[in-house]
Amino acid sequence: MLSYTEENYLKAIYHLSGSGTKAVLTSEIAETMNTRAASVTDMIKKLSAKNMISYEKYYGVKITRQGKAEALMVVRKHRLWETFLVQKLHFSWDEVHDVAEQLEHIQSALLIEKLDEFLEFPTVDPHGHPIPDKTGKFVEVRQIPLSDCSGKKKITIRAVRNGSPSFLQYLSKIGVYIGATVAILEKIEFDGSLEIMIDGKKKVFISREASQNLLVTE
Amino acid sequence: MLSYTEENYLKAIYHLSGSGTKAVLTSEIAETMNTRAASVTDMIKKLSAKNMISYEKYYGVKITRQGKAEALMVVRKHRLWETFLVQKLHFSWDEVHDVAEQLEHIQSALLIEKLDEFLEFPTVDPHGHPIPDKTGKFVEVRQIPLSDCSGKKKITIRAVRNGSPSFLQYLSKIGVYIGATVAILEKIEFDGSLEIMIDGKKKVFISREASQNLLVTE
DNA sequence: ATAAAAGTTTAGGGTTATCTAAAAAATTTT
DNA sequence: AAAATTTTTTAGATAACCCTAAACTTTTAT
Ligand SMILES: [Mn+2]
Ligand SMILES: [Mn+2]
Ligand SMILES: [Mn+2]
Ligand SMILES: [Mn+2]
Repeated sequence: MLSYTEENYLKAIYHLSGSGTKAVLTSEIAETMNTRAASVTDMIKKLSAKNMISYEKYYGVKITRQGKAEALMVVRKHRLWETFLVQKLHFSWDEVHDVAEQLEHIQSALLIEKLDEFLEFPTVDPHGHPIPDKTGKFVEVRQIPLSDCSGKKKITIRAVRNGSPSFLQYLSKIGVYIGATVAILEKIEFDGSLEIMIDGKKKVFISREASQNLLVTE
Repeated sequence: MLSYTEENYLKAIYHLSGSGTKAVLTSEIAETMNTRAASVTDMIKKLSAKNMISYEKYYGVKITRQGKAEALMVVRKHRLWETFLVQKLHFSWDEVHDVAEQLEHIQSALLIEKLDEFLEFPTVDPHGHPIPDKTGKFVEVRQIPLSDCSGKKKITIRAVRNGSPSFLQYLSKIGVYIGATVAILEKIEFDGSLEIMIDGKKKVFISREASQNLLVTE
């Protein structure tokens, strides 16, 4: 059984490790958790003692199989709650993250199973991120940043890489949403910005930075 | 801003004080919170410093206007979540309390307003308890224990006084629910138990203890 | 009216999660 | 290869919440 704080650290480590593929440094954890390195070292020892991570002094941590499973359950809860907030309570996609940060720590296996069923077993959250099933599995669709796309193929917006409220609000404002169809009309040499057509009816320019934060399939 | 623990203490004090009408003793709080009197004294000082309660050493605490308002918001959240769990996620009424104990501490005014709307502004929770509105007001219906009823009037079950899972499961088993109509067929002198008719079709005997924990209107 | 009992507070600690400052180790620069 | 810099760990504190044991106050019983 993990505490609220331990769950948050473990989730951060999971994300920073690229779903458990690489080691994570103390300073990276401190950065994302908004804490000091000394606090991270303390927590690392606790998570290590609980076999959630393996820890080599001065060389960062690796998440264990067990730690990954726990992290995935927190991610599952976070994304199911975000889906609930948008689909049932009509939150906008920029309002849900902070509330889900709290809701993801509610302890009740029954609750999360019933919520999943109520939402009809969604596979992605409002930001296009995959929702792990109760065994921790999820479908991984190969997605690439819009900035890496070329030509005039038909492109579908699948997910946002950065979920900050300001980016999400901006996307809503210009008419970009998960599932939208876009075509690249022109790539501006000067600054890497793109002129795109959204759903075949709206032309807009978006910055390179914005295009790097939109994940798409061609 | 109150902590998770402060909210729980304040809610307990509110309930123990009879909605703020009488003083509450340290020992009573310790009893319901499953803590020691010494811990209660510590918390009393904190809540007192935050003007949630007024405190006279050795003579217990009284909840302030502000404290009552805060407590009512926690009660509102608790009961709205219980209603959600039963009506939308199809929990049974004996499964919701522990989960609601966690959910009641989620901090988001928007969430609770949207949840209220989603549930179509319910006035009572699954146990028949009134749900305060966003200003803290709720309808108080005069209810009496079934054990205090006499004669063969038409009686409606309005609420349970004791919400323990075992009592609720027992009620479901014998067919008693909020809104059910009952009639008293006979009061057994020997032990105060009652023979009742539920919804005009099912006769059962219930103990005095059970009848004292059913609140009804005649 | 006193003594005993019951209830409450204070004193002194323990745990978790955080911090700053100092020490230690690794990495980068010269 | 040293020196300088960066990163990490350790040491020592603090705040919130809880505990036991002892001291103090109120209530009850004799
Ligand atoms: Mn999120
Ligand atoms: Mn998301
Ligand atoms: Mn309840
Ligand atoms: Mn209830």
